[in-house]
Amino acid sequence: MPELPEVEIIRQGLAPLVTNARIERVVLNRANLRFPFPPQFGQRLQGQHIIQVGRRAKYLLFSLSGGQVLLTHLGMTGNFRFTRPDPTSSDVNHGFDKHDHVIFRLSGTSAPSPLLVYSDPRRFGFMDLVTDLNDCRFLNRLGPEPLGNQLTAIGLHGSLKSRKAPVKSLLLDQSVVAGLGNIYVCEALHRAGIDPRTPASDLAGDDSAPSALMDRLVREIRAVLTDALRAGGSTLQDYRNIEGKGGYFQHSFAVYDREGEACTREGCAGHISRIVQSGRSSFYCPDCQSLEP
DNA sequence: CTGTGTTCCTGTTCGC
DNA sequence: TGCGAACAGGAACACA
Repeated sequence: MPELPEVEIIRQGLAPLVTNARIERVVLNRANLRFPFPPQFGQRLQGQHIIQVGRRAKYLLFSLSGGQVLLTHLGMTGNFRFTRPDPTSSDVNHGFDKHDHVIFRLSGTSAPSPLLVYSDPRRFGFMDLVTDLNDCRFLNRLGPEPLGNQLTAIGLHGSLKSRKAPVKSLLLDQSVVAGLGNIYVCEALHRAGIDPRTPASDLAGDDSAPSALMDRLVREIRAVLTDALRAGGSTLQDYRNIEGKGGYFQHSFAVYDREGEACTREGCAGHISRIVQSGRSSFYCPDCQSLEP
C-alpha cells in the first residue's frame, strides 16, 4: 500500500537509473490494469527519452522528450523493479511472474538490467499518457502536498471548517491533502492526540483562524511522513524500493495494525482500538486521542 | 455539494 | 487438512 513516502522512495531510486534513458520497447502483458491502457500506449512511448521522474501525491510522473508525461499510480500492490532474465536459469518463466504486466526495455540506463518491470498482483494501479498536466483528470482535484509548504494550517482549516464528516475520512480524501493513506492518517492523528471520529468542523472550531489543534495536526502529518521517508517507507507485504528492499517504518507504528496492544505514548496506559469508518479500519488509542478539541 | 457505500482484484489469514 | 469467508485498501463512481 504505497502512500506518499513509499512512492517518493521509489521515485528517488528510479530517477538516477532512468533519467536520460531511452524507451526502446514496451510490452503489455494485458490490456488493462485498473483502467485500460490508453490507445497506442506502447507505440507512443517507444523512442522517447525520460527527462525526469517527478511525483505528485501518490503518482509517479515520467516526463518524456516528446513533451508528454507517463503517469503511473501503484494502487495497492504496484511495484517497479529491474530484472535480467538469466538464460542459464531453469526458471521456465525467465525471471518474470504472472503479475508482471508491463515491461519497459530501456537503453542508456545505469541500472543493472535494461528491463524495467511493472508488477501489480491486485491490479489497482494504472498508467496513462498525459499531454497536458494542467488538464489531467487524475491530478486536477488533488489537494496540497503535505511536504514542502503547500499544506498549511490555514489552508486545512479552510478545507475542513464546513465539513461534518470524521476527520479521519477527510484526511484520506486526496482533494483535502494529497498523498496520505490509511497508515499515515492513523499515525498522524495519534501523534496529534485527535480521535479519528472527531467531526472535521469541530476540529476547525468556530474561529476564522486555525485552532492550535489544527496547527498541531499539520505539524504531525509532516512529521510522520518525514520520519517514514527517513526509514525508507513502510513494508507490510508488497512494498519494495527499486532495489527490492523493504522499508522499516512499520516497526515505528504507534497504532496501525496494533489492535489490543499497549499505547506507546509516554504516560498513557491505553490500548489500541480498531473501528471501521467509511469501510476502512481506523486504529487509535481511546485514552489519549480526544474527541473534544 | 456532501457523506456514504460499492466496486475492482488477488494473496493471505482465519474459523469451522 | 481443506475450504470458503473475511480482510487488506486507493480512488473512481453511484447514489440519497
